[in-house]
Amino acid sequence: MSIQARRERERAERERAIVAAARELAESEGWDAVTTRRLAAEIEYSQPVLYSHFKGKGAIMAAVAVEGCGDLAAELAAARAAATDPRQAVADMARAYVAFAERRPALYDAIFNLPVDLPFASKDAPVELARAFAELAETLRPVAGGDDLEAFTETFWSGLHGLVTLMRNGRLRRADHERRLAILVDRFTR
Amino acid sequence: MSIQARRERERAERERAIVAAARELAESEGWDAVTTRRLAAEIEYSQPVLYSHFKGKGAIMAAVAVEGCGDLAAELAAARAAATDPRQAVADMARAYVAFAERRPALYDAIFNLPVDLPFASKDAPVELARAFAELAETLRPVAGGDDLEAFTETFWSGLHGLVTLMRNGRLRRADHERRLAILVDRFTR
DNA sequence: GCAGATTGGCTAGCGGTGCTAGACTGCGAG
DNA sequence: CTCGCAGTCTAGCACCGCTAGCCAATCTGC
Repeated sequence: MSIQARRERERAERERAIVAAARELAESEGWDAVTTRRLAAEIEYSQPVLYSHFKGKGAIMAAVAVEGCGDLAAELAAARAAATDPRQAVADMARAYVAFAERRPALYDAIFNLPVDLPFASKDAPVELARAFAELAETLRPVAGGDDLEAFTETFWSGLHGLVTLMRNGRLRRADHERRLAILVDRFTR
Repeated sequence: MSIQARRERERAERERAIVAAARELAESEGWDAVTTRRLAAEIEYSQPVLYSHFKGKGAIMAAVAVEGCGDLAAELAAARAAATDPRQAVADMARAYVAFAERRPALYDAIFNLPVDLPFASKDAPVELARAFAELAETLRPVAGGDDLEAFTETFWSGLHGLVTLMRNGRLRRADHERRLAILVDRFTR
């Protein structure tokens, strides 16, 4: 059974390579550059091989999104751990969130913007996403007041998400970014 | 010169028809269904005609977005006019905003989500957009406190936008929508 | 009134997309 | 040693946004 084991190992490795290639290509040249042909060339296999691993391009993007979610969760956790004052923690977390979105726009898009069918707000949402959400929620707990923590977190998160996406699409003047972020944090922590 | 006048009139009418067709098609079947071929068939002309009116598909979408912006501005104005209490006005406006996004998702996408190069936060932004923004700003003026009104408006707007987009993409549980909206309004009006 | 220039629409096609049918090849089992 | 089956590839489908170049209808100047 060792041969079959090797096969499966190689197959898993190849799957990992596909996701990695998609992620790198998206981060360096944007999602428009991520085509199935290009991806196939990158992993040095033919196009149809992709479809023996994933249902379609969307599924590959979803895999990238899940991975990226893990990264986001890690960065949020780091920001939370570094802060001492609860209010400051919220500000730092917000800053970390925005920084992530700015630094890795393609990854952020995969997670939140692109129409990639991932189960999100449900039981079988990927654990990475749940972790990211939990980091946010824990940071916000001290300032949630009487509001339902989950809804409160989602609302604050929406604020961050709105700031990030509207600014990146040129819908908001970049110059006032800091000011807007400060207003959002202030209004949710006072 | 009457013949030329008729020509220009017909040409303008055809341009209007293109935008209308794009809008209707997008609203009924989504932007994916809006292809140049389909659009051409809809207006009963050949494909290249579209390019004698618009630089490309993006420009057509931009035209739809500008039109939609006018609609949004009108609905926000109506909501503001109907309210008496300043705090209630903010809540009503928020509700109107969300309702617009829910009722006409394709239009909302054209305005805010799709990578359509429109000048937004600049001098030559379309007047329709400026109107919509001004409606928001005027409603928020009484509750902005010491914050810069423009930045404050943008921040609140981002909150609404985040709620709308995250919910529509399935990133937020629909059930808690009202609760989240209430939290957002509350935090920005207290 | 007629030849020539110009306009405006069309057909056809280019290079790309996501995805798949069907041929082929090389390995493991009998 | 042969057969059957996985696994991979080539080739191609239907579609996309966009454009070159033809062709007919119209306007212009003689």
